[in-house]
Amino acid sequence: MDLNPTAYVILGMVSREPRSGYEIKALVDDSTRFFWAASYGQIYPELKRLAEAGLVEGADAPTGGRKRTVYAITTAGEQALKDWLRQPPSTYEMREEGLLKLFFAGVLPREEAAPILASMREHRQRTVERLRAIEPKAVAKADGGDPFPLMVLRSGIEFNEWFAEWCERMESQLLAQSPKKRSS
Amino acid sequence: MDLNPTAYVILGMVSREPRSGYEIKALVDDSTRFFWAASYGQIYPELKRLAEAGLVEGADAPTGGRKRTVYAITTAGEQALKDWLRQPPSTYEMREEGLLKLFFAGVLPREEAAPILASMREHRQRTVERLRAIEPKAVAKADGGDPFPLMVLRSGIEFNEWFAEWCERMESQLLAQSPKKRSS
DNA sequence: ACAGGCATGTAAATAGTTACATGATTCG
DNA sequence: CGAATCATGTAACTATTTACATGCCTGT
Repeated sequence: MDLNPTAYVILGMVSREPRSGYEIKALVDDSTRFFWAASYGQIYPELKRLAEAGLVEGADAPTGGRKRTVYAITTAGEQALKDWLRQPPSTYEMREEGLLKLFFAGVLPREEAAPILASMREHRQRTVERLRAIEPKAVAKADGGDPFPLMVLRSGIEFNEWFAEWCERMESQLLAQSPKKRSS
Repeated sequence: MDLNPTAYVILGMVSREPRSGYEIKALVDDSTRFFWAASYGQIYPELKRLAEAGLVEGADAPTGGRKRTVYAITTAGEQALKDWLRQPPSTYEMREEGLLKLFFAGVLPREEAAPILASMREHRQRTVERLRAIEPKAVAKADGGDPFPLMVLRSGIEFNEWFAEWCERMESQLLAQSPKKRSS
C-alpha cells in the first residue's frame, strides 16, 4: 500500500471530521499550501483511490438539493496516517526562482542585481502579511486543543520574515559596494 | 519562445564557458540543487531543444578518445538569459514533508510530536554541514570576481541554521509542556 | 582486471497544474 | 437577474524522477 504524499494530506484533512473534496481543497489553500499544495486534479482522483483502498469512506451529504459527497477516514486510514507520521520525513524541496536568478546575476551589469533582491523581499513581505491575516483563525483553533497548525503557520511567518530581512541585508550590501550611479 | 525554468539553469551554467551535459549536471548538483534541481532526463533533451532554438551551440570536444559535446551560449541565448533575469521571479515553492507531518501531529499522542521536530532539525543540521563543506570553493570563486554564487550559498547556510534553531525551539517548547514521562 | 568516474542518452512512471465542462444554490 | 460560491470531475499538458542501457578512459 504505497501512497503518494498528497494522499496523506487528504487523510490528514479528513482525520478530524468528514470533508468533501471541495472543502479539502479550500483547507489546503489556506493552510498547507505554503509547503504542500494540492489541486482538484489530484484531490478528486486520489479520494477515489483512497476509497477503493478502504482508507476513507464516502457518504452522500447534500447541502440542500446540491449533490455532495463527504469522506470520512476509516480505522485503516487512521492507521496509515499514523504510520506515516511516525516515519522520518523524506521530502525536502525548494524551488526559488529568485535565488536562481541571483545565482546568475553576475551576467548582468552590477546595478541590476539589487532589483532581484528587491522583488524577492517584496514577495516575502507580502507573504508575511497574508500569513498574519490567517493567524487569528489559527489561534482560535489552537485554543480548541490542537496547537500544531498554529505552530506551523508561525514557522511560515518567521521564515518569510527571516528571508525578507536577508534580502534587505544583501540589498544594502550590494548598494554599499556600488552606489546607484557611478560618477563618470 | 517560451522556455521552461530548467532551460534557464542550463543557459546560466553555460554562460561563462562551454560545458557538457555531464558537467552541467555536476555543477547543478553542488550549487543550485538546494533550490533548483535538474536531472539528466531534463538536461540532455533540453540541451537539444536549446540548440535547435539557436540559444546554445554544441561542439565536439572529446577528452582523449571519449566522445563529448560541449555547449556554448549564443548571442541570442545570452539575450534570452538576461531578459529572464530582468523579469521578477515567479516561482516560489516549498515542499516540506516535516512541516506537513507537524501540521497533522495532533492525531498522535503528545509525546510523539517532538521526534518529528528532532528529525527535521537533524536534517537541517546535516544540510548546514554539507553547505559549509562547499563554502571554501565558493569563496575562492567569489574572489575571482562573481560574488553571487557565494551569496546564494550563504543564504542556504543561514536558512538551514535558522530552521534548525526553530525546530530546537519548538522541541523544547513541547517538552516543557509535557515532560517525556508523565508520572502516573 | 576491475572499480569508479566520465559521458550520453531514453523509456516509463509519477507528479502536478491548468483549463475546461457542468450544474446547483445563495446572496445582493 | 447576475455574480459568486459550492461542488465534482476530466483531459491535456508540463515537469520531473528513476532506472536502465551503453561504452570509454584512468588509476590501482
